[in-house]
Amino acid sequence: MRPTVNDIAREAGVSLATVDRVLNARPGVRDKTIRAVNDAIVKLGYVRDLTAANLARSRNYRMAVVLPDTESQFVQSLADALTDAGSIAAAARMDLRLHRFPAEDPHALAALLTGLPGRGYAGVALMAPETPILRDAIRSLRAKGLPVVALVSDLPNTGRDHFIGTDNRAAGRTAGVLMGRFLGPTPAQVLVLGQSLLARDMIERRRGFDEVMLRDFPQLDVLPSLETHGSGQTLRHVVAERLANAPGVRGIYAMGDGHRALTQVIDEMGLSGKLVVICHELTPHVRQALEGGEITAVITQNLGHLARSTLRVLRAKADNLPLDAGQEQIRIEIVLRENLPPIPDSAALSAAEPTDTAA
Amino acid sequence: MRPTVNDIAREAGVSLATVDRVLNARPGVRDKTIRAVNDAIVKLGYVRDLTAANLARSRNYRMAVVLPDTESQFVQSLADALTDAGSIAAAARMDLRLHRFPAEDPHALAALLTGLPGRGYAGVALMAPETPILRDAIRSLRAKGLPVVALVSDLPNTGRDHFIGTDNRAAGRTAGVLMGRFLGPTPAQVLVLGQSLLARDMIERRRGFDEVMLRDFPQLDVLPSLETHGSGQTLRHVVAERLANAPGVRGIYAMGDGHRALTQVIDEMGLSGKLVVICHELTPHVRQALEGGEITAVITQNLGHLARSTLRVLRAKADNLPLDAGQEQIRIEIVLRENLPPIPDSAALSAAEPTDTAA
DNA sequence: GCGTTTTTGAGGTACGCCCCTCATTTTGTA
DNA sequence: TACAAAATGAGGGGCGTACCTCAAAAACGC
Repeated sequence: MRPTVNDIAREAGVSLATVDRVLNARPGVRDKTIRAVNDAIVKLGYVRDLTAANLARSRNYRMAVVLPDTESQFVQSLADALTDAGSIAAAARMDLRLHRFPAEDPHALAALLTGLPGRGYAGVALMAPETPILRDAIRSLRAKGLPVVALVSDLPNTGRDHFIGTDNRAAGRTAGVLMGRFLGPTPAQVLVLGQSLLARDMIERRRGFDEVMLRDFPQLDVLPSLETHGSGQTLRHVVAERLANAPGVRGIYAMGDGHRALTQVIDEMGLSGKLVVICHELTPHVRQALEGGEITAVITQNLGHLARSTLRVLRAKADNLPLDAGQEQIRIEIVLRENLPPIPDSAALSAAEPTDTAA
Repeated sequence: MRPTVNDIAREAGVSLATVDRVLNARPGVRDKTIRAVNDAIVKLGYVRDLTAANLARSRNYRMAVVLPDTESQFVQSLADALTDAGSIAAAARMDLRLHRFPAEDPHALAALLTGLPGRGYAGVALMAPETPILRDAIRSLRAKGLPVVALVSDLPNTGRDHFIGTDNRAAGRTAGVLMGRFLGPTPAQVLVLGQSLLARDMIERRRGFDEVMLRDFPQLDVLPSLETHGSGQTLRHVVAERLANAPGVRGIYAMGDGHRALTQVIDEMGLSGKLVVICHELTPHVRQALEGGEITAVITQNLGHLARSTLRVLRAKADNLPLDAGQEQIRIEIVLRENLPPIPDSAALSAAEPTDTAA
C-alpha cells in the first residue's frame, strides 16, 4: 500500500494538520518540524496522489487556444489535434476553448486577448506573429496572472511563459543537409520558396538552411528566396517561370505552405521524382505528394505531441509546477516515403466500455 | 460547472443510487429507467470524473517491466526512461517495478513471468526474443487476466495485447533510402553488421533495407551481413578486415549494437566523415559519434515517448479502456547532426515548488 | 387483491487530499 | 515569571465517485 498523509503524520510524530501545512507550504511551522516531516516523506517514499489533490482542490482548467483564421491545412490540422487532445484531457478537468482571429489584423487579436481574463480562463496558448500591440496584450495578460504560451512560432520578446514548437533554425539546417546530401556532389541550383520573408519562422529556416549550404555544400547555388505571399496562383507562376529558365535547378526548398500549388507545377512539368523537393509540415496534401514522389522529404513536427504538450504546459504553468523538459521538447522530424507514419484509424477502440460515458 | 452524478439524478428524476447502478452497469434497473438516466447524461453532457472514480475505487496499478540483463546502452537507456516515466506516473497511482532476466535463458524468463501473478500485478511489459516457452508463459499470464505488452521487439505469435515499438521493416527501409541517397549515383559497396541474424528485429531491418536497395539503388552492392554476436572484439576485427580488403566499401549499415567498437575502427582507419554510416538507436555513444562525424545518420525511436506510452497502454489495458492510437504510435525518427535533439537538462525546473514531493 | 419478486430510494462509509476554525501547547522575550 | 506570539493539534466539511445495506415502493403473477 502506498503511504498517505496519515502515515507521514504517524511516522513524523506530528498531526495531520502539520503535515498538511508542510505539504502545501502554509506558514507557521518551525524549520525543525518541517525537516521532520520531510524526513518521514523521504523515509516512507511518499508521493502525493495528484488525482486526489486535484479533486479536493476542485480545480478546473479553462484554457484558451488562439489561432489565426487561415484556411491552411497546417492550421486546420493543428486545430484538430488540439481539439482531440482537449477532449481527452476533459477527463482531467481541462476545458479547452479554441478562438480564431483574422490573420492580418493584430488589433482584432489584441482585442480578443484582452477580453479573455475575467472569463474564467487559466491560461492562453497562442499562434501569431509578433507585433508591438501583441506584446502589450501579452504583458497585460501575464500581469493578470494568466500564463501565455507561444505555439509553433516563438514570441521571444513578449515575455511569454513558454514556447512550444521546434527550433526553426535547426529545422532549416536539417533541410539543408538533406538537400545537400540528396543532391550529391554535382553542381546544381536550389530554389527557395516562402510566402513572406518577414515572418520569424521563415527567416530562421532560411538562415539555418543557408548556414549548412554555405558550409558543407559549396557546389550548390542557392537562389534568392521567392515570395509567394500565400497565393497558390503566384507560386505556380513564379516556380514555372524559374524552372523553365534555370535548367540547373535540381532542388526546391519550400519553407512555407502552398504545397498543393507546388505539387501541381511539378506534375505539370513532368518533374515528379526528378527534383529533390523538401518542405515543412506533414499535412494530408504533403503526405500524398510524398507518396506520389513530387516531394522528397518533409521536415515536420508531431502535431499530436505538440497539442498534448500544450495542454500539459498550460496546466503546469497554471499550477506553477515544474515541467518535464524532455517530454515537452518538440522534435524535428524527418519524414520520407519510407518512414511515413501510418494514419491511425480514429476508430481504433481496442476494448468495449461498460457504459458509453465511462471513458 | 461540470455536471455530477447528483445533477443526473435530479435531471432524470431518480435517486443517486439508481444513477450509480446505471453508470456502473449494476443489475436490477428497468430498461425504461436506464434510458431515462442515459438521456439525462446525454442532455447534461455528463462525463464521469475518472480521477474521482479511481480514487473511490482506490485502484492502483502495479506493473512489471521485464528486460534482459544486457549491459547495452540501449537497454540501459530504456530502463532509465521507464524508471523516469514510472516515478512521474506514481502520482497517478502507478507503481512500476523493473525486473531483469538472464538474456540467454528463456527458462529463467518464463519462471520470472509465471511468478508474477499473485503478487498484485496488474500488467506486464516485456522485451524479449520469442521462444515457445515464452509463448506459453504469456498465454498463462493472459489467462490469469494480466495484460501483456511487447516492448521494442514484437511477439506476434504469443497473443500479447499490444506491441510498443517501431516497425523494424520500415526502419530498415528508411535506413536504405538514406544510405542510397547519401551515397549518390556512383557505384559502391555497403557493409551490413548485426550481432545475430536470428533476432526478429534484425531480420526485419535487413529485409526492409534490402527491399529499398534492390528496388531503388541498383548501383550499390550490399554485402552479406556480418555477425558480431554482440562482441566488440569480433566487430573490430571483422570490420577492419573488410574495410582493408574491399576498397569499394563506402557505406556501413549497423543494424544492431556495438557502436563503440565501430566508431573506434572508423577512427583508427582515418575514415571518419568519409563513409556513410547508418545505425540504430540514439544512445549517448551514438550521439557523440554523430557529432564527431563517425556516424552519419541514426534511425531511432524516442525512448521517453516509448516509456510513457508503455505506461499508458498498460493502464488502459488493465482498465479495459480504449487507446488513442495516434498517441501510442512510436515513430521512426531520423537523426542527423543537424537535428540532434538537445539533451534536456534534468534540472530544467521552470518554476519553484512549495515542497519537493508535490510534483 | 393477494403475496412475491423486482425495482428504487435513502443513507452511510470510504478513497486521499485540501482548507478552514478554534483550542491548546510550546516557544521566545521582556 | 509572566505574557504575547508562534506553533501545533483536533476536528469538520468538502471534492466526485464507488459500493454497500436496508427499507420502501412499484410491478408482477395468479
